[in-house]
Amino acid sequence: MNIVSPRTPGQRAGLSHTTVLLAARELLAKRGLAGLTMRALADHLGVSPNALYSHVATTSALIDDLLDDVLGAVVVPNPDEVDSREGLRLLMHSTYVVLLDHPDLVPMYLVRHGARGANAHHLGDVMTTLLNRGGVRRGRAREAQRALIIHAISSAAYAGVVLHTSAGNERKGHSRAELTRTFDHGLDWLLTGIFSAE
Amino acid sequence: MNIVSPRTPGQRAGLSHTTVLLAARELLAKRGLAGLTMRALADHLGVSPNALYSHVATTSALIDDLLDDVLGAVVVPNPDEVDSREGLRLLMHSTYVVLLDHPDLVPMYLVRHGARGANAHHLGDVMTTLLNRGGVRRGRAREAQRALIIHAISSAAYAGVVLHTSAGNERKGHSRAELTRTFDHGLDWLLTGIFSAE
DNA sequence: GGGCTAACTGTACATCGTACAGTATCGCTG
DNA sequence: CAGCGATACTGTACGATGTACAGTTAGCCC
Repeated sequence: MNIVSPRTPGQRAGLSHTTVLLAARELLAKRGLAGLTMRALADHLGVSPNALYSHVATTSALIDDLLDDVLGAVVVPNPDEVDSREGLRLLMHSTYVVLLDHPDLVPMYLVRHGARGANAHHLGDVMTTLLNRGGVRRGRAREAQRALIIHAISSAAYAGVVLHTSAGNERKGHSRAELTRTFDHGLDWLLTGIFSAE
Repeated sequence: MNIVSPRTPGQRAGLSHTTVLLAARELLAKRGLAGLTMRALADHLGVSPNALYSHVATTSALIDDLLDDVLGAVVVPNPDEVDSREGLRLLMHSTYVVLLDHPDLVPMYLVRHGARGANAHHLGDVMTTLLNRGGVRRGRAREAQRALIIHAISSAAYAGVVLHTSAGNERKGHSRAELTRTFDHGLDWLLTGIFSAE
């Protein structure tokens, strides 16, 4: 349960922002979002609850960090090497897949104004670059970016819930593969619209 | 504050499922989702907290009911009277607008598997009918329906957050009108894709 | 009118985030 | 190497939350 080596009283745990974040990801995977409480996390780290506050301002800040952390796993294509539309397709698909691995977390991206961390920022920049190179600019690029992000996040949210509902597993059209196909179709529709002439 | 007439001890409050739901909507509008607690709701109704449990099984059941309740405001076109594509456009647009009026609630639709209440069910049926009449059937209709729902819910979620972030108000492209245009564009892109030949 | 059911109250408990006040350890400076 | 200041951590404590449980009391039916 406890992931750090036992220590005699008075010995430091040696936590850090990174350690805490890592433990939070583990706990999230094991117990779900509802199980990710300060106390549970502290317990998981073999530390008293308030020890966490030396490394994290508040629970909600922890979750914000977690959100951005997860986005680090997205595969980002090099805008210089791929076709614009194909690059966006790859990027959004990867985003979708990564998000689908963290179903509990996904709705948070919507609640938290899209998570304005470093990783999120970088993904946004790449999207803008790809759109601009594809001839989509300014307001239209902003709209397109928004529509794509929204599509990825909420497709993942939707799929995550469906997949983790026991009843849904046998129902037709609710397999992971089919849900991903739905996402890909929607993505293609959006891309077609975005890159079509005004 | 308290919305019922004062009563002498021993006198019944005369609550009902409907009363509670109504008060919950009021409280949600006034204090936001975080302010919608059992105790606050009971207080609002001038009643002891546990009185609510005679009419509502649990907090999460209350929220589920609330989600479906809100959907009752969606304007549903008559499938016999409108063109299929136009009917879907109207339906989804109305859904978007209704959802935008309840920003706090919107992410819940994603968490709760789309809220499987009576209103949600009805909307789903109308969508299926419209899609079928437009020549979109079976698996493709299911995918299309999903993509449209996802687009509406999460555009509303996104817009809700942007609109209620104080900083966002002056930023370009973050007005209610512009966000709605983004939604409409995305919607048209999706509809074009859905109704295009295979 | 007597009694059953359901509406409501009051008390109580577990759990949560986190504020506050220590204590002890580490690292830096003299 | 001594000491000192910052900071990592513990312990205790408070207010809020959902809700279980055990009464009381009012309304309805026979």
